[in-house]
Amino acid sequence: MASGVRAPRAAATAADGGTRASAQSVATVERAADVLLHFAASGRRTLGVTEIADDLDLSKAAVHRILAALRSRGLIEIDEQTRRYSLGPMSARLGLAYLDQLDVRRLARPELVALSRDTYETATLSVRTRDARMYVDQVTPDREVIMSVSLGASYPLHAGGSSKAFLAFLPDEEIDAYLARDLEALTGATVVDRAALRREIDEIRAHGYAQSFGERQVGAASVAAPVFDHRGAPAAVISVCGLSERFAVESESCARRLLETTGKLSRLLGYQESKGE
Amino acid sequence: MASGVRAPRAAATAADGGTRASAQSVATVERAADVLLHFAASGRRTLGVTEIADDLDLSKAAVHRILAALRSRGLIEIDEQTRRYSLGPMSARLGLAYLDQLDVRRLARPELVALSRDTYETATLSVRTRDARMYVDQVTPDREVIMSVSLGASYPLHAGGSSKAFLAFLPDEEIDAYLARDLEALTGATVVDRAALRREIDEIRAHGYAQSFGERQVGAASVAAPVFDHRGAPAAVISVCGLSERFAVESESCARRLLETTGKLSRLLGYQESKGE
DNA sequence: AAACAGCGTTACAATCAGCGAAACAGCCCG
DNA sequence: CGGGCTGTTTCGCTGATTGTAACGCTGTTT
Repeated sequence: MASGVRAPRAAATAADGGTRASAQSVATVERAADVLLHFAASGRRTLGVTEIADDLDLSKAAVHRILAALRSRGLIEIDEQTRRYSLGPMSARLGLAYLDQLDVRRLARPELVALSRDTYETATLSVRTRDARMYVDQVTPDREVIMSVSLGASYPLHAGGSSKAFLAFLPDEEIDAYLARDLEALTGATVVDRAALRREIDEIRAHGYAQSFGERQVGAASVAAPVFDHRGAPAAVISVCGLSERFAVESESCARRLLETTGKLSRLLGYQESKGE
Repeated sequence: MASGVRAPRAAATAADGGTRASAQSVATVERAADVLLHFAASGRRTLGVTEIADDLDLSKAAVHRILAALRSRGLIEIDEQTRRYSLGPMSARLGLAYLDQLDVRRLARPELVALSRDTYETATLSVRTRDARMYVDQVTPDREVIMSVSLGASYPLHAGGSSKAFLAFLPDEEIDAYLARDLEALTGATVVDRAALRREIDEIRAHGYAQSFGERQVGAASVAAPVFDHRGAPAAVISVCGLSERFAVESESCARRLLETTGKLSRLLGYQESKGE
């Protein structure tokens, strides 16, 4: 069953995940990128040739050749004993290079530290990637029970404080486009009703920050607000997050402190308060 | 001069950077990996098509196609205005996924925090990648003048405290192999004399830690020691680093505290003290 | 032990996808 | 306006990449 029926080669551009990057492309490289990213997406640390081939609907031979190529550049490693593959150090280099060039991250770092210190909770930084968002930094407080998010993981734009903080401050047409999609529920508390989401977006705009109780992660809560760039677009979102029980009482004071931070950073990025409606 | 004389396609496997990953490979994917990694290696944040083509000796058309493929998967982004390319968010995802699966990093994190707190200096964690090493984590102290290293950057194994700590505890044949290479000087203080390096390796083994004053970075100093895995091989190196002037007096006390940390972590990784010669 | 079932890896020849050269299309500067 | 840059596209040629199928190998099952 390993090499079952497979679509003919030509039908490549079928899925077209988001950006149609000008038809002039290289199918082999796209496949290689899929293989590479599968290590991050699958959640499993090591993968075998057959496993990848089945998951991505490629032939074992193709996967094997691609892995050999990626391996020659250190993006992928092989465990000589088990013959299983995992991400290599050059992958880390790529990621850290990307993060290094995110100036909002460099600017935000000391503010995250201060924010976490003052609230005794975890402070996070997220950036948007089309119709998802990703944590790119966090600072955890020095106490016993803390919340820790996983950097690099992607989440939809409608579930959780940080996500909704992005969504609420996008241009209306982008909001409409996003809401037209399927809205998956990550927990029982995730808001998937479109009308309810629209009401909440209005509320978030009015208050300047979003909050969530268990929408993305059961037992967790957060307040989140965007950092605006010079064009008034949300360049990043900062959140303060922790356990639901604590936030029942803390949430308002955290939000006040949070807005100080995002306001300061927005000004650093050249945002003019006055422009805001 | 853009598309000058280029070697014929067949001569691909010429360079063979290190791991000859079984001839069964895909040249196109190797080229794509080179393009991708060039963003991290070149140091420049944005690159143009011609720039990449010249640097890597590829045709503009090939680079353009590769970039389109990488772009379709979010590994590369394009600035629509300037038509220049940069790393995309999926690159971050890759890197963070790699770091997440490094168990030594997860284990070391709280120890780095404690180490930095106790020494009032920066604590770093490095892993080895064949004949180089790379910072994968750091914790900076809460004081005005601090040292900060750049995560993801690679350094040779003979320059600086962390590097020498790796080198000294490798198997003899690997040390010999490394010393047979060209030893580049990063600063005026970098030790490039082979005999002197061998003497220092003996010293490092005797003391259990390495130190450096400005060997990798002018004005900086460090003490560094390896964390051993269950086989007795150095799985990572931890360093305490800061400004040279401070280390003139601090170095010994930092080293004592450092060895507590690395000892504890080595035991966590299953290292049996007794085995050590 | 022997057969099996799974893995990763390699060989092979057909073919189609990727190739480079060159033309094209913007942009900026003098 | 024209030259010199970009990035992008076109277009046939061709050989690199492809999937199938066979190969070892390891571990488990019978």
